[in-house]
Amino acid sequence: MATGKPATIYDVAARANLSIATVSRVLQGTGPVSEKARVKVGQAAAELNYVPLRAARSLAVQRHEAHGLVLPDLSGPFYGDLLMGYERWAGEHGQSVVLTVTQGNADPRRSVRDLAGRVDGIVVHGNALDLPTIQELRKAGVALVLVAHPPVTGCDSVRTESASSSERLTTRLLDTGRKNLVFVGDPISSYDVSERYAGFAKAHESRGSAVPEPLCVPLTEESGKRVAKEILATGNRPGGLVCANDELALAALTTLRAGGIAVPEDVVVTGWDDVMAARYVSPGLTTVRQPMAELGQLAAQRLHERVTGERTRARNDVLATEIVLRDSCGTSGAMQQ
Amino acid sequence: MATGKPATIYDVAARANLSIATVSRVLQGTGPVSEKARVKVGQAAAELNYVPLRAARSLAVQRHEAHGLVLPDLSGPFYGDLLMGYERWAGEHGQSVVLTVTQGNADPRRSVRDLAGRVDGIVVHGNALDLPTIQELRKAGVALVLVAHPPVTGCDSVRTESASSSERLTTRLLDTGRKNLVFVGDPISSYDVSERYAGFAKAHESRGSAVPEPLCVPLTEESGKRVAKEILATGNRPGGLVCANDELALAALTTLRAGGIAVPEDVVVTGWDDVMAARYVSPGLTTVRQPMAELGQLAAQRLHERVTGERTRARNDVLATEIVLRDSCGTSGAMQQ
DNA sequence: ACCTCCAGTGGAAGCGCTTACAGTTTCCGT
DNA sequence: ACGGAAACTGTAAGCGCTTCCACTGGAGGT
Repeated sequence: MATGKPATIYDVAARANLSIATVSRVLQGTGPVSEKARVKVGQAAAELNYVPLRAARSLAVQRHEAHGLVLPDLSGPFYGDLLMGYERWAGEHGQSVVLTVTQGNADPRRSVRDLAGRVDGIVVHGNALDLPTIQELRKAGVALVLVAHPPVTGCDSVRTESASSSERLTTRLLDTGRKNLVFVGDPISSYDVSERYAGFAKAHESRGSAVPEPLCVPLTEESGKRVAKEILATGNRPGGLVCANDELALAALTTLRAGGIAVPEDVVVTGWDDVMAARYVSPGLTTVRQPMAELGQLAAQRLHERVTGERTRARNDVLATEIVLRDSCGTSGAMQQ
Repeated sequence: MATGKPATIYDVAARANLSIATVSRVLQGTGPVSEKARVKVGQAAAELNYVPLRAARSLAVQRHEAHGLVLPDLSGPFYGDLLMGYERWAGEHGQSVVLTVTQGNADPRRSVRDLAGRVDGIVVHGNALDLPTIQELRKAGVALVLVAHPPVTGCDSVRTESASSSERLTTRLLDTGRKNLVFVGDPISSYDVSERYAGFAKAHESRGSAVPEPLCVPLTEESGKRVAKEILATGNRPGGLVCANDELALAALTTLRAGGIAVPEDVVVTGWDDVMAARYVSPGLTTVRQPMAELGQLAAQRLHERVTGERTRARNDVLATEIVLRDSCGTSGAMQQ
């Protein structure tokens, strides 16, 4: 009862005095089976602790009933929520999720190729893989959905709206009289960030102001701190920091205050993502919230449509974001979005 | 070149004018092959965009080269870091990770059984599955590693130390003259929390004080807020709140301050997990940091040892935690740990 | 010149499951 | 009572890969 080789469908069939075909039919609920057979198989399977080998089924039905998910990273609540949304949808639709993280992966290309061999399709986050690798997957005929990545021919894509909310946010800051805004974060580093900078730039252009160059730094607390220290050291004080994410913004905000600069009175600060700390820092951090769980869920759904062939035309979805006004940007009163 | 049925090992063999046996040997690097064959196979595979079907290999070698990971949830940085550590180790050792989240899963039992059919072994977080389900897996002969779960015969387990750090932390609060400490969080809800309460209790016993009953609430910001409001409303003010996690602590801390109670002067507050917000709230939140990434990595390693059979005796590992002193507990000066 | 050895290769069996097809029973309507 | 459909069950052929075994031919020893 305990160990030995795990039971196969043959063992179950033998124990139930039936053929493996009938056992399969009972277990999968396909085809007609007598009540008696159903019961006998159920008993036998339970007694033997039978667990069907999915590899054998996959081979036979030419389908894995699994999705691959390729993410750059998992630190922060950001990807966790995405993954959560994904997993949930997948689970509800009987799909397993095989995860691959590229951050710190010696050979992502290889990992992803291997992944392709065990799933029906793959969802790739834009920051996780370079374009050549993505193209390679496409050529291999893998069903592909891109997240936070500019559309690629033949692939679906899902992302959150960035440029427009960034523009609105920036405009608001300019409207309240802030001059010399600085965009903090490297637009090259990811598609999302480039969009955020684009919105920032557009807001300046719309009112005929010169567009400030971005301050190209990594999106980490460390850089946020460094940027703030730089400001404190030079005394060259901008009117506001539009940061590409909350880590940058939080670190900058607290470092500035520690250095005697008042936020929002002297300098306003905004972030992106609405992490938990944005609510707890004081002043509260103005930021932009993205529907990460929905994004994940939508990605799963789009991939599934592709895999099942219920849709063949590519789709590019954009999910709305929400500006969260808090005290770090000065007046956080009503603003028509 | 584009689509049609995906290429199989037969296609590659035909194109390279070799047998599938040789192709397999080249691709897997097993057995002797001539340089010429190696090159021909490489070319053919590349031209056909050949991706080996893992299901077929799994079936043949009787091994999935994949781990199952069952987590209760993914919100917060907590499980993300665990998962990250896990994924990293697994990736480095050629193991895929199949993820299952039980939170909001209609039939976790079924999901996990299905999972068992596609991996070589499973790591289960204690809060994700109930004991009967775990036992059932064991009976089915699944290699099992438990995370943050009391040891079960025949399974490995890994967890972080809780009781002792909780005791030290509580003792410190008592030493600084705080009376009427309250433990916030339900010890029943998880093994970790029960240990934290046990340490809290032990600290009281050691000095002959009565052990306060725990305040049994869910580990959410919402409950933290409610607890604080209750205190504000009744005026029945404890000397300190020892919270089972940071969400509780952060919400309680800010709600108390908003209500005019000084932290740490009137009431001290501590949490658990050291989330990012703990550094940004003021006063900084005293908390306990757990090495989540290492925990994940260790779990992966233990499971792999089990799967490969390189170890058969069960192991129970406990990882050290670190008390992080910040202002919310009053004097955050040096403390010999 | 012969035999031995081995690097290199191919043939074929088999991993555990699904499913088309064919066979057997059962249960009607007449 | 009988024909035939419907309900059920079994047989066997794969799915794509690995690997045991047998086979070939050339290198090296005598």
